[in-house]
Amino acid sequence: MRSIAPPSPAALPIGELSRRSGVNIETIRYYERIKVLPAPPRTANGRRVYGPAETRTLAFIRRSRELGFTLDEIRTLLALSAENGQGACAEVSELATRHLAEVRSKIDDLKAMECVLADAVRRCDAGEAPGCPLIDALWRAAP
Amino acid sequence: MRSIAPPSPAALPIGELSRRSGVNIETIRYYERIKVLPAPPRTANGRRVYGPAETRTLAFIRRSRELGFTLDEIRTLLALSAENGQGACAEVSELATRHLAEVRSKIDDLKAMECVLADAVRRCDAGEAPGCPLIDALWRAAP
DNA sequence: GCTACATCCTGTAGCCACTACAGGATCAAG
DNA sequence: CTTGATCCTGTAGTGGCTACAGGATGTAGC
Repeated sequence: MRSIAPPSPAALPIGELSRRSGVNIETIRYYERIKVLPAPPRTANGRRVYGPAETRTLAFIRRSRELGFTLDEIRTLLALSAENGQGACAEVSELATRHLAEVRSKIDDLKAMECVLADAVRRCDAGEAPGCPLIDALWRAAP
Repeated sequence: MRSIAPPSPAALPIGELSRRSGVNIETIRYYERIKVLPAPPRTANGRRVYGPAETRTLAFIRRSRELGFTLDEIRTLLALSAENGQGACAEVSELATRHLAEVRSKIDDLKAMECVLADAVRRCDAGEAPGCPLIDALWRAAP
């Protein structure tokens, strides 16, 4: 039987929210547990009921994660987003700048790895005798 | 009192091994527990006694970690290193090539993040009105 | 009303590579 | 004999999930 007047427009169970946001059900519950996502109201039987706002919030979180922000940083971003003032943007920029520096540092680290690995693989495949160039390089002391 | 004939030349306790290899004591014990490093002999009182070979092995592991290999891959690398044959080098090269692909994929991901972040920060600092460009971008649906 | 299946709930444990303790034993020097 | 360094085991925490177990509902077809 379908209720004549639904309690709220576009109320979603967690599975539907998961499908729409592209975020795993278990991950949604995890976000709630660590207070990244606010706890939604429940039905009489204890099932979570979400509104359209949660779909948007989850998309926000997903995009933030795609940019490499930690969940802790995302909590801050969401709080700053609620503020919506002049100073908030400055803080956001500061946070993003710090994060950007980390990203660049990781890129540098990975590029250094790439360089060494590519060279080692090249020498391995060239069949330098004797022994394995990569294994030998790993055994040899760093310069 | 110093023993007249030491049981083995250049025997090291774990602290000394840690200092020489630059690997944390707890990490050395962890490596032993997960069988990356073989369990060393012990003194009568149960203290680990290492030889110079362990210093070299730990350096091998440290350098491998610096190249981003997982401990599981390092187990394989150590095993292949013991083999020391023609086919071993081919396997090493294969492993390294797979790893190299992952490293490059991570670099690409990070570069994409860097690009978006740098642009957002630039627009934040330019004081684009109204609202915060980064926050707005995170709220807006991806294209 | 019954059965089947989907969906939901909580709680716990696992992943990786460590790191940080607690709580105790032993060692080396003064 | 006391101090302080070093060592031992075992457990638990980190981040960001993911994967169950074991149970309670919901929904659909007959």
